[in-house]
Amino acid sequence: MVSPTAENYLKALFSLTAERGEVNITELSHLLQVKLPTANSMIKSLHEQGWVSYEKYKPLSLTPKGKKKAALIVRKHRLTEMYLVDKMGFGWEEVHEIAEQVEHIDSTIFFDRMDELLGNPNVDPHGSPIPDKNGEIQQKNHDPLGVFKPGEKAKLVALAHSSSDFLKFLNRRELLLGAELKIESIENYDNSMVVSYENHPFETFSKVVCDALLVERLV
Amino acid sequence: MVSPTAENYLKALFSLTAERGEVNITELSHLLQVKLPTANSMIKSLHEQGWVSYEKYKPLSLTPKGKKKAALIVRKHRLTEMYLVDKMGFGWEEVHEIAEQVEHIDSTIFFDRMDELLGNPNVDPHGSPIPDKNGEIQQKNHDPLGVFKPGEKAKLVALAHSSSDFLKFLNRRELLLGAELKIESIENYDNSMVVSYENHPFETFSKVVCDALLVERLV
DNA sequence: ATAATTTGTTAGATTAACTAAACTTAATAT
DNA sequence: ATATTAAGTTTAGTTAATCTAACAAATTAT
Ligand SMILES: [Mn+2]
Ligand SMILES: [Mn+2]
Ligand SMILES: [Mn+2]
Ligand SMILES: [Mn+2]
Repeated sequence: MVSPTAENYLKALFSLTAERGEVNITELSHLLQVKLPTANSMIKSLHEQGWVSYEKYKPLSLTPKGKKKAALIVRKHRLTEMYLVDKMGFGWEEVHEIAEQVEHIDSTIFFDRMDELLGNPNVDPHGSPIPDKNGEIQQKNHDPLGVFKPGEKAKLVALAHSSSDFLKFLNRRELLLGAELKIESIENYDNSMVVSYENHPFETFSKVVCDALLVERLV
Repeated sequence: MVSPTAENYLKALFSLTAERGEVNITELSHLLQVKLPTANSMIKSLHEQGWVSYEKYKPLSLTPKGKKKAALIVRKHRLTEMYLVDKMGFGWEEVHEIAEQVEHIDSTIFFDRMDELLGNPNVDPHGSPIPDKNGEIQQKNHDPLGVFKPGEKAKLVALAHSSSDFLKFLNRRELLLGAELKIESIENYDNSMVVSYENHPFETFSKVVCDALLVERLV
């Protein structure tokens, strides 16, 4: 129905439109690392096939049909990542590249079995939600650690993004999803936070890091 | 380096050349379900890239480099099938279609981990040998059940082919790899064999079936 | 030996995915 | 208001993978 290439376009549109609901082709072409005319002509074709709403010179968005399609690819991606971590012992920083390929496999039984063996998880190893079989996604609105005050406690539940560098940064500090963080103090100078968690008393995290750590308040 | 399409051509050549060492383009095009000129032009391109030995109007073969490449794709295919059966609970008749896609994934760590989790198996779920990391394959020369005589015993160790219909046929008769077969009698009329094995006394197998069951003699 | 058939090749087209270059429209700065 | 810049589109051309139709070579049958 759609090629892996087209699937990657839909997925890119899905994440780019997640907040604003609209994207321009330039952003899309940057994310996908293709030239502007390449993205332009693919968009025309996706529009003709009913995946994308689009008028010349206007920003674009996914149709409901396109959004569902994209969510189901994201589902395959995130199930795969979860499977690779939970069942095959990969680190959370190793799985994205593999999932980027596995997500294009066309086999209902394969992904259904993964889902079953994992016990129908609803988040991937980075805390991102896994859309259900209908492409519905329940967006949790987590706060970044940065909004908390000294003395408060919070549990790490997700990451704002999962770049390899960020994941390795967290690995080096043994900070995992589920960790209970206590804010010890905040530096006025650069808004960095001093935080304690299991076996790591008084770690200092820059503002950049704190904004990427998504947490839930504890008691 | 090579596209999934080209990988499928190499794999097809690998299996077609397994016995005779040479194939003609017509056979190849039939196996791959493409028209003759399509195969012809792909062969020209694979020849230019050094994967295939080829002269106009002559039958073709894989170069050593092409043979190794193909064996490594077969390795990924068979490891995948083994993984799907052993670790994910699929039936041996369900795995080929999935493996046909997974074999094109480009990730050393992924297949190395599969191999490791499986304990470095040397056969796939149908008893076909898994080439090693250098593309070396140790071809066991198994006998078909058809060459045995009444009163003899043999262990089922592989299948001459793994078509879905054949696998379902075996499923219905609960005949698995490793089964110990005793030849009870042979019908002169159609060369069918009457065979007993665990919980299945006196099953009759046609000549076609007997030739596809590869066995090892027991004491 | 010649004809018929099978097998393989070439030519010409199409579609998908991509690019560079040229052009147009929209946004922004002076 | 006009010039400059940014964003988007079109055109023309490439490569990979496929096809149909026409043709050529090799094999088999008469
Ligand atoms: Mn990912
Ligand atoms: Mn992908
Ligand atoms: Mn197979
Ligand atoms: Mn394949």
